[in-house]
Amino acid sequence: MGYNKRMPRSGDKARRRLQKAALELFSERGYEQTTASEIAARAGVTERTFFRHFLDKREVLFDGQITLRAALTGAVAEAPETLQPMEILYWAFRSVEQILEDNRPFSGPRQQVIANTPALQERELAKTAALTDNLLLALRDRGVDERVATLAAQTGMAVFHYAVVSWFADASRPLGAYLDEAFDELCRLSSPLTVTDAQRRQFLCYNLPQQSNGEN
Amino acid sequence: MGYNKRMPRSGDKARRRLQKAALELFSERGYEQTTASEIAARAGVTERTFFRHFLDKREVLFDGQITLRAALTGAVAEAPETLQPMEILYWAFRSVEQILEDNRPFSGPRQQVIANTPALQERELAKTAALTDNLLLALRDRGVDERVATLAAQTGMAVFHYAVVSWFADASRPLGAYLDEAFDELCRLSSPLTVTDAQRRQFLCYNLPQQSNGEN
DNA sequence: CAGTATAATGTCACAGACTGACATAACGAC
DNA sequence: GTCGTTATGTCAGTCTGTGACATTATACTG
Repeated sequence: MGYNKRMPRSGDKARRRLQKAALELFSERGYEQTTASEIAARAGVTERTFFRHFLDKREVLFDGQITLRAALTGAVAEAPETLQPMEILYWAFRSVEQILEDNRPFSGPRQQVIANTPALQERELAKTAALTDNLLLALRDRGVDERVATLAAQTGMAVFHYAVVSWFADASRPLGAYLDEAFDELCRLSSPLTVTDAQRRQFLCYNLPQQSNGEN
Repeated sequence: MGYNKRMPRSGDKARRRLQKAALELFSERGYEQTTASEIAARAGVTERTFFRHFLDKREVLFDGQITLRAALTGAVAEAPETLQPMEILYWAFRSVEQILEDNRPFSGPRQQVIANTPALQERELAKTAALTDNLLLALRDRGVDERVATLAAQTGMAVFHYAVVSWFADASRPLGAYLDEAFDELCRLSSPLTVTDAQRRQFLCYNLPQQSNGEN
């Protein structure tokens, strides 16, 4: 791996130090009570450098998303051709399981901080929405009808999120177990038609008869 | 309607003037290029007063949500007992149709501004999430199982949002028509089992056979 | 090893978003 | 009118985020 272009100092260490310092300070005194300048100081750099690495104060906790996004969209693209839309998503979610397990030491405190900070929850919603949109596009690129893809991505993300939250609450079992359970529940919900047991996930059915003429 | 408590000046006019001024300025020069001070000036008040009425600059475009939330949760609570979860939501959405139609002169430009401003899109996601949560609780209060309610609220909001966006894009037809279409599509999607035509909305079915053992 | 290009960082100045504290003005009730 | 309540004004100050320019560290070159 030789260089043919010039590669001056990377600044990657500083970035990581900033993230670490931010998470620590947020955990100690809370997000609002922590100043960008203080984060920079603990990381040994200037406030200006902080804002060069992260567009705003919130963003310092949200760049692992890039890795996750790449992994998920990649998995969707490379899933077997025979799979149905929701199966593809299940495949994709299972394939990023290891990534999430590895990051848990960082993700745990992170989720704690987010749970205590409305501003950060807002950002997380935005990131999740962006991720959902990426899944939509990845499905569409496989030839899935756009509206089906939209609905599948939305529902799939909801299920995924539900599983991850459960896993954060109790990590005694692997994430995959929660994922299986969440998909099981998705299948069983509103489906009196489901025939067999957990081994055969089959249908999720919503009953939607004619409207009751609810005109105001 | 006599008063027994003291009711000094309401400050409600100023609030409305601020919202109007904000929407105008955002439409003219854009959100980022508009200062809170400028909004206040056009409304004939001080910047400080602006921030007394709205917790932050974004919030000035998001208080109609309160009305909508009340109407929706109320409709869910008062829907006929015989309805299924998704039917309840359909009923609720139809019942707020008039409110949205009435507010369209305001909502139109508002959507335009939001579409051009990431910061505002973020806030809108947060508001939608909060609304979804309220729907969840309203369904749960009717005795709907919490997990079913979660999934129904999520899916329902997605469909509702889809319909509203379509209606914003082309208001030549009433919102109700788009709502019907969106629910129709929800029923037809992934459901080769759907028997009859649009008149009988019946099933939304996701196929979820056994996983393909996608272990990373 | 000295030199150089490149990218990260530092320094400074500044606008804009918010907030707390205190003073003032408007309005309803009596 | 007087009084009490509430919106608003005034002002000082902190924090976020940005542009412009100078400085430093690094990888490569000769």
